[in-house]
Amino acid sequence: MNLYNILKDQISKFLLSKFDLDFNDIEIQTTKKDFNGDITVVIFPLLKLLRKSPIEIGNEMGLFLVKKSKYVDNYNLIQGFLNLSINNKFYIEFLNGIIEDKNYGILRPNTDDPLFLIEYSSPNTNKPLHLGHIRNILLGYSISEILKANGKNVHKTQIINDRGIHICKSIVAWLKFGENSSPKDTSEKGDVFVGKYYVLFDEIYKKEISKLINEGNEKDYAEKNAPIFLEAQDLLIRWEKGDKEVIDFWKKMNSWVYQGFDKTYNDLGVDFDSYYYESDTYLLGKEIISKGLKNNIFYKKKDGSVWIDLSDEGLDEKILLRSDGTSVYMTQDLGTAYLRHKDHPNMNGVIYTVGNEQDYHFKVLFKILNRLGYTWSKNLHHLSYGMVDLPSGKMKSREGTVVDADEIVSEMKLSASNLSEDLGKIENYSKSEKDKLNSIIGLGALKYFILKVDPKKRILFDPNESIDFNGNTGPFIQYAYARIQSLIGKEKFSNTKINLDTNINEKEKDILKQLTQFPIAVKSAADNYSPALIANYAFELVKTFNSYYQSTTILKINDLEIKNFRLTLSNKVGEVIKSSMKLLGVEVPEKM
RNA sequence: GGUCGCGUAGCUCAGCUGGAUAGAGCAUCUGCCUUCUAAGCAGACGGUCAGAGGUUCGAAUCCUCUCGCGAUCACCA
Repeated sequence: MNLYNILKDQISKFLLSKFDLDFNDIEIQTTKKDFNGDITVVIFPLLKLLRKSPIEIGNEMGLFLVKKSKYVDNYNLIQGFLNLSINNKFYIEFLNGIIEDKNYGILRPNTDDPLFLIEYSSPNTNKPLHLGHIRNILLGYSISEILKANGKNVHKTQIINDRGIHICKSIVAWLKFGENSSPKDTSEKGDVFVGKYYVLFDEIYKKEISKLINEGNEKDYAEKNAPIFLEAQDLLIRWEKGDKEVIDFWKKMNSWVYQGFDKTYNDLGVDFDSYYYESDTYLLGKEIISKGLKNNIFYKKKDGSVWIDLSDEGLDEKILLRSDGTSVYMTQDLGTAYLRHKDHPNMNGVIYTVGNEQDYHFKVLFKILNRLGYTWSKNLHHLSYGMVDLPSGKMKSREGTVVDADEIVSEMKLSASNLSEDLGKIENYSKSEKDKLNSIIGLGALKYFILKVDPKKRILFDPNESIDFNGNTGPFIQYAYARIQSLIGKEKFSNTKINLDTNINEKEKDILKQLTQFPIAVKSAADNYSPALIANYAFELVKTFNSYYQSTTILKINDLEIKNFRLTLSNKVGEVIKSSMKLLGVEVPEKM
């Protein structure tokens, strides 16, 4: 049980017995440095309820706690702040309690614990993953890990945008200019190979448009009648009709892309439990719409398009089906949501990791599902995050201002390698050891860089300015962890429990204070879907630890108990760092 | 124009449901490698929390308005 709750409990009892007041909402916080004490009770809120001065209430409460609580040694009162001094006994008991707890701060889910579906990544199948996907993937993955550590069952999934005009464009260009080649022939990644043809299509398309315009046609006409565009449209129609030849090309292109994606996911250290494909869900979406149409939840306009009117809820009218009967984005999302619920009827929540440019879309999606009478729609959440912008502005795939995910990953590894070589730390390493370490450090820097900022804020990413390896960074935390490991390796670590009379100095107490709060940090991070919180927490912990061991010399200690205590302490700090980082998907090396 | 989000040190960001003197890193400047790994440590400098009102014992935090930036409101996804 956490000390805050113990104290809250005792204070409630005090208020009830002394003042006959039933009040549980007591404000407790860690004492600010520069004040004496460890934990502070804020008594301002009680002034009105009790109609007494803060001095009177504070003193009575302080005396009560010193007398009744075995953990409170002393108190002092400054204005409305009651500062309590907590004795070492509490911290040592706490430490004894966690010494043997291998999963300290982590709850393991059982099969009957709540199930959450986390959707992330969700790419189109016509080009490689880019910088924006990296933020999405890292957020989605770390949220999954954080929820898991909070005792929830997690199912990681995505919706793959595998059909539509975009993939037909790549197919057309490949048919015309690919000469039946495959990624193997050019030794490219499959997604890069297909993306190349998507770009090629656009180049030809643009040329054809300007040719038509020069021949005296309107721009609008040119865009809709360029020969290569007509070919792509024709392919799409044939695809929807189930033309075997087209379907085969489509399957072939997509399989190449998936191979490429898998490589990128593997490099980033993330994975998925299932995949949903738009090609499987858009027809289901159409069914849902015709059902809603029958029940008068939707309505049909004269041209045949289907709409929903949400203006009474402060939203607009939204189209659900085009006048030609083909589906739109919303159509397939309705189908996907329905299918997922069918596949996982016992799920307690779905988290969609999608950029904030789609805030409106998800608001509408959830509303529609609600109107259709699906009670599970209240369990749907949109984890919205800010865009990753370049100094030149927004990334645009057709204008070539896109930063490839793979490119970033390999650049980060290269920076790590260069830095390691300069520092001369890995001279004795084999090639494969070097590669592994550079990958852990390079990716650690990237992951922490992205995750340490609040998801809802947008990130400005300058590819020319390399990501830092010093200060508040992943490598800094990895470094601290590695040093702890080497410390533990040098001394025989024992799991002996600590004598309650052991002396603890101020610095040691500081670390213990942090440790006692760790499970709270993980939990609140999960509640708020905020990896930023946990990332910064890990950093603060490391800083405390660094200043601690810098100013004491463990090796000179003679007293056995003290030694055990300190090593246990070091080990636990290391464990805490390790688990925090793991929640974020950041690996930590044993040494570096 | 309507809606949503953001605005904290020169730069990049923390600051939990309102609490004491707003915190880190980078950059700049001072000291530290015979102690465990200097990818580090100790310290200095740096703030009208965009602005103006309001709510109250108390506001970076909650409310209103203004300004700036971004997103969105499409028979794109």
